[in-house]
Amino acid sequence: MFKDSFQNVPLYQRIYTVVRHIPPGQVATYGQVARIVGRCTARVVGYAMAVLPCDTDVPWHRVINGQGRISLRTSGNGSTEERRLLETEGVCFNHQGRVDFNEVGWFRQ
DNA sequence: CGGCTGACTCTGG
DNA sequence: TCCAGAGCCAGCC
Repeated sequence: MFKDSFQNVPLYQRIYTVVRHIPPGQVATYGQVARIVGRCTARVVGYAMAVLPCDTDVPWHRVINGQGRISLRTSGNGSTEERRLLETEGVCFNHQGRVDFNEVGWFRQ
């Protein structure tokens, strides 16, 4: 699907494009994004997020790990900031700090 | 060209 | 349910 849109575009650009397609109030996992982009794994998606500039228009906060939790690089915290951004968009967290994929999942199956 | 690193995921204990 | 180890691919020395 998305693969047809970009063919000779850098891999990072593909990942960013897919992430931009995530509607507000919904989230996707690294694995799902990797599957949509194809030809890359969840690790690559995570690395693509890691190199994102601060002034990017990519809603990187809508990308979380497969366990429904927010993952940030080893730099430390910021996940709290993350959670607040998502809650602003209407994403609900349970008492364990996880999101409910049945409610906000983008490409669930 | 080769090795190291990383915002992950899966499996087993 | 939580923790540890192995596999994975692209980018950057």
